[in-house]
Formats: sequence, structure tokens, C-alpha cells
Amino acid sequence: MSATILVVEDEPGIQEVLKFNLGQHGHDVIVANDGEDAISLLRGALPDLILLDWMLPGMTGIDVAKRIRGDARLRGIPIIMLTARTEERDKVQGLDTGADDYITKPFSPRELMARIKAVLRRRAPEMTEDPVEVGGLKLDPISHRVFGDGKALDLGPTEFRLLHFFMTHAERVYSRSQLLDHVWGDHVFVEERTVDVHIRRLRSALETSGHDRLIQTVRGAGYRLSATLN
Amino acid sequence: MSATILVVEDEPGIQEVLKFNLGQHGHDVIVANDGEDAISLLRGALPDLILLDWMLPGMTGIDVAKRIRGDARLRGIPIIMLTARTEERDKVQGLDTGADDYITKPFSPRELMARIKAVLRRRAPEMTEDPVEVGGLKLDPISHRVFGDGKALDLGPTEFRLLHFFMTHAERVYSRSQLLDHVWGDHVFVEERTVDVHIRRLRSALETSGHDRLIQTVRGAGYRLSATLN
DNA sequence: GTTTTCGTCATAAATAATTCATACAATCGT
DNA sequence: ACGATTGTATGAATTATTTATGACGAAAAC
Repeated sequence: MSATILVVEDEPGIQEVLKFNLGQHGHDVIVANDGEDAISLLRGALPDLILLDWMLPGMTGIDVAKRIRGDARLRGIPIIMLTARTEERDKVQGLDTGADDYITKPFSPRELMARIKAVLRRRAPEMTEDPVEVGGLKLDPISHRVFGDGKALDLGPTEFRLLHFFMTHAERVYSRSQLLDHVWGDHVFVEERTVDVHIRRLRSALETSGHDRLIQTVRGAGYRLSATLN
Repeated sequence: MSATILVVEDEPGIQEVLKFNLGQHGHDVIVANDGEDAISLLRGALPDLILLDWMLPGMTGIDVAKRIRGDARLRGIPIIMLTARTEERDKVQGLDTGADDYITKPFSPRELMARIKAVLRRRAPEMTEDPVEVGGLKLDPISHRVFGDGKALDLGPTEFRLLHFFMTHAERVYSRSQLLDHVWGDHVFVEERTVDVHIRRLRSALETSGHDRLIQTVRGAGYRLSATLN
């Protein structure tokens, strides 16, 4: 489970601690020194999680969170707020501004990592390494394998990621654009029609066990993975 | 998706290429030859997107971007930066130039258009995703499904939008032209009678569960969705 | 160097949207 | 009550749009 994490923190000491610990756990780290910095960085990057200090020079952490929640592209990114112990009473308010969790300084690296994992699991299930199952189709991120009714299926890399995303976000329609953003990545430029092709490849790979029926076309809207066939 | 685009570029050749390509895709183009020009143009116009050359006579592209980001009125406009290949290494430095994306010269028109599209689509406000229910008829925008008393119903794209509109605006009559405005979009050139046809299709789709009775004709006025039958 | 995998394209196939012609129903004036 | 008039319903034809699919060259992985 490796994620890209944006750290918004002005104290160099804490920055270092975070960079080190996150790095240890295989995450990529981007650092912003203040709110403006963060907003501007976010224009070009799309991290999987944001660690946001409450007290920042200039814009406060809450302001930053509000800005993020107000942007359609960024809205879905989980935010963990870092607060000093004296600010603890503000906790409740912090959770109100769109933070998914908060943690008080000083924090133990262990606690931090645990919370990060929890938040990622909740907001970006495809980032975790938990096995998923939908309608008899099983996908195990750890062994990187897919089974249809016990039979191993053979998928290409992109088809695997696509299926993983669908399985962790079942019963929900995604437009081609959204799929490109989530499965291919934020700044890639590929034709929307390319999605069609990979959907087809995914379907024919799942055909072996008949699970291609799970991938449904929603005309005019996109695609959906659903256990309830229609 | 047609937009007004400000091109800030000093080389006449590239200017032409951009004007042509953007025009081809239905966009309106405004051109500025340098930074000062751009700033002053922006006083009177509010484009949907700015294509900004990195190297400009006088003010650099970054300066222009900073000015734009510092202006409350202009802050929200997405910026795509045009950089020469030799400047490429600056990319990695982080996209912290205030740009939403960048593209290196020479660029393919295809790539340019793809990136423009990607940037523009992020700004599109998403419609509400709350499920709606009226008289036993349920519509879920997230999974893009409709259920009549638990049974899944099959609607075409336009019928889906039409029903969604009705369900979020129940107990109220809408004329055909209002429906055209709200469901089809403003100022679409379509016969009013076309609404009748889609009403019929919606009704026959809802017939399966008997919910076609919810769609009521109000002679001389239009149509209404109502849970109280008459 | 061979094999996979990607992304794109061209084309076929499927499904929808719009219009049109006509049938039907309600309303109005007499 | 009756015919005229106006508004609505509906089936069919026509166009337009979307999606599916097979093939191909380029790039990446092995």
C-alpha cells in the first residue's frame, strides 16, 4: 500500500520526521510550507492523502481544508489534521471542516501510520492491500491475482488496476474521465475511447469464468461494476 | 464544451497554430502578445482558461501567473503553461508555478486539446448525488439506477435525466420549454413536441411497476410528477 | 530479440434522439 | 349536444450518437 502524501507543515523539524516515517512505509511525500504553497501545489498534483497542520503562517489549516473541499477535483482526497495539544478543544470543529481525522502533536509515528492506514482504507479503498470479492470474483492485491469462482484469471496490468478500482467502488457509475483520473492517473492524457478498449480487454479476460457480466455499460454515463445483473 | 481561451504567446507562428486548433474545437480565442498585454486584457474579459507561454518578452509567464493568482476575480481561472523542451527540467521542480498543467513545445494539437479538456472538465460542477424517492419510485444518481418498488427499471439517458428532474421537482407543473431548458439544456434547438415523445417513453418505462401514473399531463400547461394520483 | 502491453484508429453494431404524420381526447362556442 | 378547434398521444421513419470490436504500430517489459 503505497500512497502519495502531501504534508502541509511549516516547522522543518516535524517536516523531517514526517518525511522519514512516511518514506519508511513506502509512501511518496510532497511538502508544502504553508497554505498558499499547498493550494498551488495541488493544482499540478493529486496526492492520495493530505496531512495538514492546523496552525500555519497565513492561511490556517481550516481555510486550506475548505478550499480543498470546494474543489471538485480535490474533494475526495482524505485530510488528516495535525493539531497541538492546546488546540485540542478545536478538534470537533476540525472534524467539521472536512478533515477525516486529526492527530495531536506530539504524536507517535505508530499512531500516525495507523490513522493514515485507516483513513486510506475508508476513503481510497483501492490503495489498501485488502482482498476484495464481488459476486464470486475475488481479487487479491498482495498476490496480485484474480480468481473467478476459484479459477485463476489472467489480466494485464491496466486491466488489473481497472478491476481493482471497480471492485473497491462497486455499484457506482464512473465516466470515462473519472476512470482515467482514478485508474490511469491525474495528468495522463489519453483518449477517452481508450477506456472502452480496456473495458473490452477486461471483459474478455473475465469471460473465462463468466464474470464479464459484472462490468456493465451505462449508456451516456460510463461503466459500472455490479453484482446485480440486469 | 466550448470555452473562451486567452492565449498569451509572443511567437506569431504558435499563436496561429493555437488559434486554428482551438477554433476548430469550437473555442473562442483571445490573444495577448506579452504579459502586460494579458493583464490588461484580463481587466475587461474573464476567460475560462489561460494558455500561458513560459518565456515572454518582459514579464515571464510565472510572473503573469502570480498576478492572476493574486487577483480574487481571476484566481479561479485554470492556467496551462507552455514551456520549451529545454525548460523541461523545471517541471520536476514541482508544478508550483500557479499552473494547473503544463505542456512542452513542440506539442501535438491532440495533446494540447486533451489537456485543455481535462483541465476544463475538472471545473464542471457536479450535480447532486442524493438518491430521491417519490411514491415508491426510487432513483439513485450514484449507481445511475431506477427502482420501482424494488424492481430495477430500464431507462434511456434522456428519460433518466427527465425523471431525475421531475423527482427533484415534484408536485409542480413544467411547460415543455421549461423542461427543454432544464433537462436538455439552455437554448437547445429542439421541437417542443419532442418532449411529448420522451414523456411517452418515460411512461412506458415506468409502466413495468405501474409508476407511469406519477407522470401527469396538465392540459395547456405541461407535465407534472405527483405522488397524489388524480 | 522476443513477447506483452498500450494507445489509437477505422469500422461495425447498437441504441437514442428527433421529427413527422396521424389518431385521439378535451374544451369551447353555439 | 354537436362540430370545430386546440392540445396531446403514439407509431414509424430518419438521423445522430455512443459503444463494441478487430487490427496495428510503438513502446515497454522480459
